[in-house]
Amino acid sequence: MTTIRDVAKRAGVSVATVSRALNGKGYVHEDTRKLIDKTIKELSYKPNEVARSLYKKKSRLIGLLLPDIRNPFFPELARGVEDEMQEHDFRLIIGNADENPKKEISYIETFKQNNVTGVISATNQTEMKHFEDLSFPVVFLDRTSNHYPSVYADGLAGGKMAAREMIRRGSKRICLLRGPVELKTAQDRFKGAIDELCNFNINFNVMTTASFTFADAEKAAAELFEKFPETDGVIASNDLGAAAILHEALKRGISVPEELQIIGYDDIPLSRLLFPPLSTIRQPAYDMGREAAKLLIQLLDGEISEHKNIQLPVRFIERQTTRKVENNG
Amino acid sequence: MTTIRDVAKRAGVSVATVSRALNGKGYVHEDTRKLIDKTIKELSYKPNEVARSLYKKKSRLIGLLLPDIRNPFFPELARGVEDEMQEHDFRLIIGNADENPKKEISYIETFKQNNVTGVISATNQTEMKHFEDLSFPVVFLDRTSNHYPSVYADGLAGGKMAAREMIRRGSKRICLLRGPVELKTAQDRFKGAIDELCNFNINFNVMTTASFTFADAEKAAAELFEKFPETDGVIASNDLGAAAILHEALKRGISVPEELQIIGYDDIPLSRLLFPPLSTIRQPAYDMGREAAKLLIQLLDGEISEHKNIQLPVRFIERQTTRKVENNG
DNA sequence: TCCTTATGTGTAACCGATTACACACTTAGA
DNA sequence: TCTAAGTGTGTAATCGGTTACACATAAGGA
Repeated sequence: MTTIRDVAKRAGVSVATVSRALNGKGYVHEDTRKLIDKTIKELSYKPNEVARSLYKKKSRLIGLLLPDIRNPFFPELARGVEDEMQEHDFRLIIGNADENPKKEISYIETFKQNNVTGVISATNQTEMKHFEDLSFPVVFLDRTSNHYPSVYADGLAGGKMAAREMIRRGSKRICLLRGPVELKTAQDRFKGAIDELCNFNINFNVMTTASFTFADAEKAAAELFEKFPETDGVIASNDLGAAAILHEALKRGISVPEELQIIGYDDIPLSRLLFPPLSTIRQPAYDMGREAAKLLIQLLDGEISEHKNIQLPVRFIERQTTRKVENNG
Repeated sequence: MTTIRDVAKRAGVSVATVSRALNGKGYVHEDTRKLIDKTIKELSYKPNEVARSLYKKKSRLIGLLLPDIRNPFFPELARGVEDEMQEHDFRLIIGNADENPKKEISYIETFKQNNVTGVISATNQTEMKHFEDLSFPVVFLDRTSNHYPSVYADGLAGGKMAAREMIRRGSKRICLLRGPVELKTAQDRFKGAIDELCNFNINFNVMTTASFTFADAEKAAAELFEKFPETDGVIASNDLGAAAILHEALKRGISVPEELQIIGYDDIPLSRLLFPPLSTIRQPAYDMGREAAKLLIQLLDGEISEHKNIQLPVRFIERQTTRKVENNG
């Protein structure tokens, strides 16, 4: 491996001068700089990030903590983060925490030990205290926080929106899928939907799912049709849940959207591939990831002094699990 | 941050002794070891990985190169890699190369600069030369190689299997979706299918898709039904392609599997959520990831001298886009 | 002309670990 | 009793960068 010393020797200068040329800091004579640049090219020298990181106590690495990359919502988020970060020459150490505090702590430990510059966390239901006393900034993603900067979508509005669209399209006996009670984002949309249903004096039932996995959603779906067979509209807590409902409905010969309307939440890529394609509330996952990355970078640059929350809007994506209506108001 | 020097000072020994106790190397008196362990706990000292990595020229970081995490096949792969690696205390720097050689090179550069211990690459169609002259081992995943260790599923057998199952179930005018010609894995399954169709003297047509994205698959699907309306069986190059075909068929009122059978490839999580659930050839993505990680670790431990290829079996997952047959032979 | 400031460069300390080497003390065997 | 091997520990070099500081020279102002 060629080191800065090799470059210095070949260019006939000291390592300090090479370092200054490399980082554009301090005085370096124009001629010297050119000579060094040339030498660097000739030797195809690349600085050792580890050595750099050791001295500066900061690497070009960012920690990204996710619940589970296999949940189709998160790859979008992760790509958004990565694309923004990569434009700023940061790289990602990614960890899946599986909503397991031990894993989460273990990853945070890794982040510390590797001198990451910052962390973006999309994990939920974890105690905040693991994120205290860290020497780098933390941005929460897909999660609200009063104490840390965060980026999330407007769950309350999303829930209301789902309810309103469902009501407008004539469902009267609505069933709400309620996501894991410990997830604030899940509860926001749930509350939003309830608010709106109450406003319109619409009857509804609730089914709680233990997690956001498809397996749990399937169970809930089967149960729903047993317990509340008269249901003519389901507002799901996420698209995976909606898919399970759709599946179960078709299996039982219930026609969608004629007899049963379904609205999902998230708009994961799968949703448009379902049949019929799923109407849903879209969270701009990719953009959320990008925004979180931007926010973290601003924090690092000291452009923002206080913590800041960014709320992104959601929107209704009309596909074919809801009936058509005339006016678009 | 507490350093090894803090520990040494408090325990009244030298840093060398602490280091030896920490790594279990060289002689350390039992009493001294206990004292050091106690001190480490009291100070909750964690060694700085960066300093360690600088001296040893090896970190506990592994580079993972993927085409695009948003393609639902890859999260499975990535989780397999991560789970195995994490059991061995390795962490992942993940990069999405988007089949873009520039990005690929840039990530490999990052890997070098950060002293990664090894790399697992699931990128395709890239020139091998970027992987030459590296100071760490590289394992290819979902890709065959004559010069490097690799882990992949048996594409030829998978293609044959798809064709056989389709023939057994009575399709006579089959259309093959051919994946990107530059992807060896895509071509293997394609060739396998053709082999089998030829053996059975079955007619077939071919549609080539430019990429594995859903957008391209949709185009191909629409075109397929225009060009070959008599088709009664489609063997797709991946599940996303199969989903597009299924979608288009249902839109056109073609009943699946009665009039048209479809077999996908991969068995991504989405496949069972489609309606009807997709029959497909399952690649054990998660296991492939784990095997690749295991292989890399063996390589690092010097347990394997030569390069080694691991081929994992695929299997037919019968769902409901294919018709039932009596005997299961 | 003298002094201050700007420019350009080198020496050496430093970041926090690992380890080669030196040294001291036991213990065992001849 | 002497020596060699085994045990236990410390000092200092090392990994490859960055930067504080010192120093030399040139330029500008009084």
